[in-house]
Amino acid sequence: MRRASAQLQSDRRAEILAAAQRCFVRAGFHGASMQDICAEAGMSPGNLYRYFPSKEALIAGIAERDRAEIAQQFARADLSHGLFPVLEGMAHHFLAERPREQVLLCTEVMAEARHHPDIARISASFDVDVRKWLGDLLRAAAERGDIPGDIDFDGVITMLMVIADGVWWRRALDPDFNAEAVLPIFMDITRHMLRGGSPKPADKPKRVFDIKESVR
Amino acid sequence: MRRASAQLQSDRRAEILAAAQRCFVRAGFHGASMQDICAEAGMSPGNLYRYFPSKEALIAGIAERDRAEIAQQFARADLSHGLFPVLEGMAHHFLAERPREQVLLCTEVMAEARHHPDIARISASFDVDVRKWLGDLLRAAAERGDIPGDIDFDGVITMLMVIADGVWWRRALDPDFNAEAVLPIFMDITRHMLRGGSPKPADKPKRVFDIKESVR
DNA sequence: ATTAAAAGAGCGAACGTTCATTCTCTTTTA
DNA sequence: TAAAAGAGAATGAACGTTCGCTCTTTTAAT
Repeated sequence: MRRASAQLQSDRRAEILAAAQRCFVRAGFHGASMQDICAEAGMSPGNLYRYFPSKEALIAGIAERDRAEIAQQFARADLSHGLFPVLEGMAHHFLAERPREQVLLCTEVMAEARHHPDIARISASFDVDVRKWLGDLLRAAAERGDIPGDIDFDGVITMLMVIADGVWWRRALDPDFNAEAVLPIFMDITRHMLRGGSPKPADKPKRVFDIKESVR
Repeated sequence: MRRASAQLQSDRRAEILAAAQRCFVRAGFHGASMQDICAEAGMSPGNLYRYFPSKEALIAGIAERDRAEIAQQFARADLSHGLFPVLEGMAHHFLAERPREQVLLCTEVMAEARHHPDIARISASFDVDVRKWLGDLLRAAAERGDIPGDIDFDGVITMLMVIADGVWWRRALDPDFNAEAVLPIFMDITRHMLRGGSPKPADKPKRVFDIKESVR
């Protein structure tokens, strides 16, 4: 009973967030009214406010939900195939595969992060998570010998995140932007920054210190 | 007379845009009311509306003004010192030197571009300008022999713009972000992209980051 | 087992505020 | 003196939020 009602409550909250997400994607945070969101959720304002105390709490809830989901995806990644396949898979997944809906939603969250400390906090802690995950990944790869250990990891990670931000940004502004097309360049750059990149290391990674990138 | 009054009108418009800019930076587009902007401009609403027909026109005016200004800076660049010094100067100027105020303003403009076609048009045409300028620059450099001519210019330009977007994005979200620090990496990447030949899509490596079957 | 009461879920009209815009009037300028 | 510049109160719509109410489910005493 106790358990079931808590589950019900949690489901309702998830439904409301999903409805709010659709509205925000369609009209933006400021363009979507609470009435719109209530209609989308099939619910009266009075009832909706029993689950979330304010409009801001809705977008904070969305941000938190997505942060948690992506952190889980990081944790679930299979690291046993070497560094570069993992990076490539990740890049493909996060830069190209993610639905545009999520990209647009992200711009709404970011735009609001500037004005609402709660959202800024969530977004900052997301950043910390990503940094830590990438740092662990690179350090493990260095220990395994996939890449040299004397690289400026922090700098590389910053640049990877900058590029990821830039791709999301452009995907949001230009519906025709072809994220898939920049992936090869992205990987080439990544390999270059990590100075280890033999172009095809899937099965048997060459452990060669190769400064010149091979051209094909 | 005719001339003087036109000049006066134009000055007044510029003053209003400057006031609006301060308000938007401080509180965001939606957080700043027309009353706020009028107060900042030292002007009554009735009078302000003689210069701009709507609030949207204010941010469109700001976007257009900055677009024009930056295009002028491109035109004024000194190309006689070779490609990489020019690129480095540009990077330093646009990524690190620009005041944070402008970075924040840019996020406001971009966030609104999604909802107002006028602003989207300005931002898109800005993109076209930058692409063209960078294209000309690279082509001239190739003719001069600074870089090979068989590079995937479009891909490189896209990546340069992605990185620029990413840096602005991060500067906006994190006041402590040190753009200066990523410049060496940025230049290293740029040199690599412009020297290593065009990275054609390599054979597809195994994807190790597939999470699609995560249904429970 | 029945039932009264309490708690929870849901509704939707109403509230109070805010805000972009307009209207009318006055002042300045040419 | 006609037109341009400016002022600022007024307007009306829209919005986030609340309040009082009903209906349903759970609890607990008879």
